[in-house]
Amino acid sequence: MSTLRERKKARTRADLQRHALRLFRDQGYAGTTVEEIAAAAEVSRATFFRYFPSKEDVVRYDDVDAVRDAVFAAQPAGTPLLVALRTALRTTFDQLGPERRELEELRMEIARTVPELRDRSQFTVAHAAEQVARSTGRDPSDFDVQLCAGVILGARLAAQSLSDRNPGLSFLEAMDAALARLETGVPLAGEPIVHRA
Amino acid sequence: MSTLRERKKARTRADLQRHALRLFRDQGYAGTTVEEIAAAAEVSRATFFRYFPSKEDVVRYDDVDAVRDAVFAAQPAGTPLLVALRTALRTTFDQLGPERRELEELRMEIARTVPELRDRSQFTVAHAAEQVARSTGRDPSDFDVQLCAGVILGARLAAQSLSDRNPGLSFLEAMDAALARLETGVPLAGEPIVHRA
DNA sequence: ATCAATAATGAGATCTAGTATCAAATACTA
DNA sequence: TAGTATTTGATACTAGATCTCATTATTGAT
Repeated sequence: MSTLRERKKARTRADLQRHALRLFRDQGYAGTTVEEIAAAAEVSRATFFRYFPSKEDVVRYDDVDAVRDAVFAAQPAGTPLLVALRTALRTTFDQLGPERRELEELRMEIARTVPELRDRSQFTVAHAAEQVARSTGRDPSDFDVQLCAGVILGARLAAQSLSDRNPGLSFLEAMDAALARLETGVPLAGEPIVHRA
Repeated sequence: MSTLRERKKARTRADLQRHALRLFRDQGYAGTTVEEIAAAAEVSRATFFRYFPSKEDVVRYDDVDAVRDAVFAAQPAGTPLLVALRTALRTTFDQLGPERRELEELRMEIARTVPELRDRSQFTVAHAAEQVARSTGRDPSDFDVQLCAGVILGARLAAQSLSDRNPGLSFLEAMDAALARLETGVPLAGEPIVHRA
């Protein structure tokens, strides 16, 4: 499956994303038009939209998923779910080459920073539920599976928020701490409420 | 504070949202232009954008928050956090009049169904964290507060997913069950992972 | 090597969301 | 009732996104 056509398409796609991320970093997301991205990659505006349905998708597009899944699958059977997630999270980045890792970090940085993109997580409950179901041998529509998937997504959101608020805390560190904390239950679940004056 | 000007503005805003939701229901979100909404409410397109910063905001806008906050605050101090949330959730809708309740259900239906809106929850970690912090007398930037807020958001997402998959299960019922389940910890947190053939 | 079928591209035209400006209309105030 | 402040409509403009059509490039087979 490595025909010339395929290779050119893959290259064009990568070029578009690389130039887009660079331009976004240098002049901001809103300050960069699709026209400019296309010009930098030496294609027409129409071609950009053939590769990426929208301007947002050029940031959302990510081929690291496969690596993360492989790392997760490489863990020994019997590992507790949250532990396996933590380990996969920490290991994944080390599996990438330096330039790919750098580009991926820039991509995540932009996806986390730009308001238009920040709230739109590419990870849905359905997506996470499928992974949880596969890992535990259960059905994706199972109540516990869905809720577990939702909680993992919630932990992601919390980790992003925590690393945004705390400059010294990276997202990966925050996520790691969040997963560890969840093993002992939901924080403040039984906390009595108070009424302030 | 009930001058004619204020009343007219409130009426125009309500008209725009009512007509927008009706049109979205009948012809779909993407299939309805702001032009059409403005025409239905008998104002100009420019006026629409004065009341709602974007087309999405006409679905996002919600005045039920105040009711929910009041219901939550009405609960006795000392109530466990998740229990207070469940109770507030179940009670809030009963406090609304029938037509307001129907419109609110349509609004939630559209917000949950339309792809462009589905992922953009109006509830952020920061928003939820503020409420958790207020209820428990803690700091919003506290680790446990942020994580608890994230988990509650995750439970929302899971409840939406569950009610989407299961036609007989309403969102409110799913959310209620999710909050109840979380009191005993995170489902499947310690579940051993398996590898399928 | 050539040729026909297929896929990718570029060049527009068009639609719509969103922003800015200015003059007319409407509500407030004294 | 006159003057002031606010709201509105009309208009023009930018940019994202879709569509069509002619042109170019790639492929597979002769």
